Amino acid sequence: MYQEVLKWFRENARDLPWRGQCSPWGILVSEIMLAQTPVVRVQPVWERWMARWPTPSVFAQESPAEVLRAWDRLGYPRRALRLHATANVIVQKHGGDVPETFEELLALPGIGNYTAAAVAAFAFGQRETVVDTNIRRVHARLVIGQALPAPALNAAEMALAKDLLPVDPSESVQWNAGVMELGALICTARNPKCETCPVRDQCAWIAAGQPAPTYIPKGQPWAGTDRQVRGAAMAVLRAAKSPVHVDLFWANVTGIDPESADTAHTAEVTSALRKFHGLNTKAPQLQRALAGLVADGLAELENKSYSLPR
DNA sequence: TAGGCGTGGCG
DNA sequence: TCGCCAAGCCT
Repeated sequence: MYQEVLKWFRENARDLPWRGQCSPWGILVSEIMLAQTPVVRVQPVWERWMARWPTPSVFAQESPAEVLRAWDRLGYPRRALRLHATANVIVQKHGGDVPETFEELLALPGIGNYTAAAVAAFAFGQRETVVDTNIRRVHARLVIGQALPAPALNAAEMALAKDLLPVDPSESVQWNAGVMELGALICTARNPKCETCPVRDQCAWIAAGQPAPTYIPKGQPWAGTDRQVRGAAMAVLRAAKSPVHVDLFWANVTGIDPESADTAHTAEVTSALRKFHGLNTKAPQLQRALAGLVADGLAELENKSYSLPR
C-alpha cells in the first residue's frame, strides 16, 4: 500500500502555502491554526499572519490583544495565546529558532503529541509517528476494517502507527503527509470517495462490506451553551476600541438597546453585541462566560470593564 | 479520562 | 434546514 499512497500523494497533494518552501515557524503556525479548524478558513489568516509576523521574534513582541484580533474568528482563541507564549519561549530558550526535536517541541505551551511530531516531521524531515484524526480514520478503515477509530486515541493505535511508519526518514515524512491527505480528501468521515481511493483493493473496511460505526460520536451542543456566549463576548472584545463595561453586555442581554446603554462604542461593537439578541441567554451565564475569559487570560477586567489582555 | 473549549462550511 | 465535524490540547 505504501507505493500507492505515496504516488497518489505526489499527484494529488493540495498546493498549500505551508507545504514546500516554508519556514519551520510557518509550519508551526499552520499546525496550531489547523487544529480543529478547516483549511479553507485557516489559509487567508495564515497568509496575513506570516506577512505580519514572519519570525517568532517579531511575533513575541506583539501584544496579546493584537494577537487575538489577528486570530479573528478561527475559533478556540486560547490557541492564539498559547502560540504567543510559545514564541516567547522560543526567543528566550531557543535563540529565536523553532526547536527541532520532538521533546523540545512537546515542552512548548499548547503543543501536544500530534503537533510536536508534525513539526519535527514536516519542518525538519524527521522520522516521527504523526497521528491525527485523518490518519486515525485511514488506519481504522484500511487496516482494522472499522468505519471509525475509537472515541479516543489509545495505545494500540499508536503502536499500529509506529509499526506502519516507513524506516527511511524521507519516506516516513511523505507517508505521514500522504495518509493525512488521503484522510482529508478521500477517506473522509462522511461519504468517503472509495471509488477513487488508491488503496481500495487493500482496504479491510471495504473487504468487510463497509460495516457501520460501532458507536455514535457525541455531538457538540452549541445553542444556548456557555461556549456560544464566550464566542459572542470575544467577538465584542475584538471589535471594541475601548474597554466594554459589563453593563453594556448586560444591557443587551436584557434587551435594552446597547446604543442607549453606552454611546462611547463603535457601530462595530454594537453590531457584535446584537448577536446576543435571540440567544436567550441568562445573565448568570454571561457573567460566568466573562469570568471564564478572564480566568483563561483571554480578557482583562478593570473597573467593571472588559477588554482584550494588553 | 472525559469534558471544555469557537466557528462556520457543507451534505 | 440543521447536525456533523474540522491537521488537538489541557485539566
